[in-house]
Amino acid sequence: MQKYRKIYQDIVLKIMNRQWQHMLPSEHELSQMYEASRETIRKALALLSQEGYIQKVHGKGSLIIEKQMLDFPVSGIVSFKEMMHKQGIEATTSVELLEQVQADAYQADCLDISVGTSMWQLIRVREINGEKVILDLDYLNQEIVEQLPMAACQDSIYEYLEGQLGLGISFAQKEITVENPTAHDIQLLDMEGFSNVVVIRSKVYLEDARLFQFTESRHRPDKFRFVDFARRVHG
Amino acid sequence: MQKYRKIYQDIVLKIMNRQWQHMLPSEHELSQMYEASRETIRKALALLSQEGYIQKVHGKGSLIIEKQMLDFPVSGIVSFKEMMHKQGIEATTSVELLEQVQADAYQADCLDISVGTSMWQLIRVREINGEKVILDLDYLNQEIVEQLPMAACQDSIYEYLEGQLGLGISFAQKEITVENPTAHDIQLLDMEGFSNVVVIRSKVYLEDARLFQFTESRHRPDKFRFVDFARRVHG
DNA sequence: GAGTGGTCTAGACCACAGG
DNA sequence: CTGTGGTCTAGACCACTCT
Repeated sequence: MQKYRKIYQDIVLKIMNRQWQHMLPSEHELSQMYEASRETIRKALALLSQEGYIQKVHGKGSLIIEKQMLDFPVSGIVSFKEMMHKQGIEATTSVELLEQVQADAYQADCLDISVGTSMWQLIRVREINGEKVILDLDYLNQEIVEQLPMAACQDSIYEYLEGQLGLGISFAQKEITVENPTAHDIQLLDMEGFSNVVVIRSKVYLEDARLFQFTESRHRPDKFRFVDFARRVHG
Repeated sequence: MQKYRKIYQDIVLKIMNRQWQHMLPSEHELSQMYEASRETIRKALALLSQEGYIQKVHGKGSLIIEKQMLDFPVSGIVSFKEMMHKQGIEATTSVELLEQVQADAYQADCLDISVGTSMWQLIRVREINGEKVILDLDYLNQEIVEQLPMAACQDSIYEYLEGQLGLGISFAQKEITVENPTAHDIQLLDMEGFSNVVVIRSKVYLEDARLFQFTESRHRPDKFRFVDFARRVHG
C-alpha cells in the first residue's frame, strides 16, 4: 500500500472517530506526524477532498464536512452485495437466466463487440424484505470473462472478477432514466401498481480501458434513491 | 490561470479536435512540449482522468476514453442556464414566486439555520419546447445572499452569485428519488398524465464550506436523464 | 508578520509493459 | 533492455487569512 493511501485511510478513521472535530491539523503538522513530505500529505488530502470528507480553504486549513448518512447510494461503482452489506439490509438474489449466447445487434452495440461474438447473458432478481424490487440484466464479454460460474452470479460477480480472475475494475459510464415497465418487469417484479421503473444503464471498464460489462438495472421507483457528492467545475 | 489548468484545457481541446486519437504523448514528451515539470503535467492528467477523458495504464500510457454525448447531465454542479446553453436547447424560465420569508422548521433544517432566520424563497418553472416540465423550489440563506434581484432569478442565479457577489460555489450533496406529484406539481407543470416526478434535492456549499442554498428540482419523468462518470474505489 | 494552503520544480527510485 | 507511469522528496515562491 502506498504511503499517501495509508495516510488517507488513517485520516478517514480519525474523522470517523471524531478525533478531529472541525478541522484537520495543518499540512505542515501532518507532514511531521506522518513523517512524509508536504506533497505526499497533499495527495492524501486531495483524495479526502474528492470523496467529500474535507473542504480546503486557502489561508485557513482543511474543514471537515459532515457527511449525511447514505441510504441507497448508486454513486460510484459498487456491487449489489457490497451496497447491501454496507447498509446492513437483508437481501437475496435469484438467478433467472445464465447462458452463453452470440451477441445480436443491440447487445453487440452495448458491449462494443461484433455481432455474433460470444457473450454471457444474465438475468437476476433482487429481493429486499421479501419484495422483488430490482431486475438486473447483464451482458459480459466472454473474451474477457471466459467462465462465469452460477455460484458467482448468486453471490457477487465483482468479487469473482477481482478475486478469482484478478481483473481490475476501474470506471463506468452510467445513465439513469425513468421508463414504463416492460412485460418482463411486470412478470418478474412485485410492481404493486407502480407505473414506472427507474433504469440505470452502465458500461463498466477495466483498468486497461477494455469494456467488459453492460448492465441494465431496473428498480421499482419507491425503492430507488441515489445520493451523490459533486464538486463544481469552474471555467 | 494556473499552468496545469491551462495544460488541462489545451489537452481537452486536442482530444476534442482529434489531434490525438487513441493515446496521449508520454508524460516526458508532454513536459517538454509544455515546458513544465513532470509533476505539473501529472496534475493536468489527474484532472483529465477525474473528468473521464483518459484512462492511465501503468507502463503503457494514457488512453483516450470516447465520451458518449450527454443529453441531460445533472452530474456535477451546473446551472440550468449553463446546461441548456451547452445542449443548445431552447428553454425559458418563469419566476412564480420570489419573496423574503422567515424560515419554518422544515426550511431551517434544509439550510442548517435557526427557525425564524431570514431567507429567500423562490419558485420557478422551466419550459422546454413549449412544455412546462421542471419545477424548481429554492431556499437561499439571506445572511449570505443579501439581495436577490428578480433579473438574476430569470437569468441565472449562479452567474449573479459568482459574477456580481463574488461568491465561490464549491460542492453539493444531492439526492435523487422518484415520487408522486403534489397538487403544486399538477398545477404548475404540464404533467400529461404522467404519474410520477423525479425529485433532485441538493444542498449547495461555498468554497468556505458554508451552506447557502437548498434546491428541490422536480422533473417530469420523460424529460429526465442523468449521466454520470464514476471510478471504482478500492479498499 | 506569522501561519496557512496553492503551485511548480528537479531529481530520485520503483513497478510494469513490450520488444 | 528501454520507455512508460507511480511515488516520494526537499525546497522554493506565491496568495490568502488572521491578528
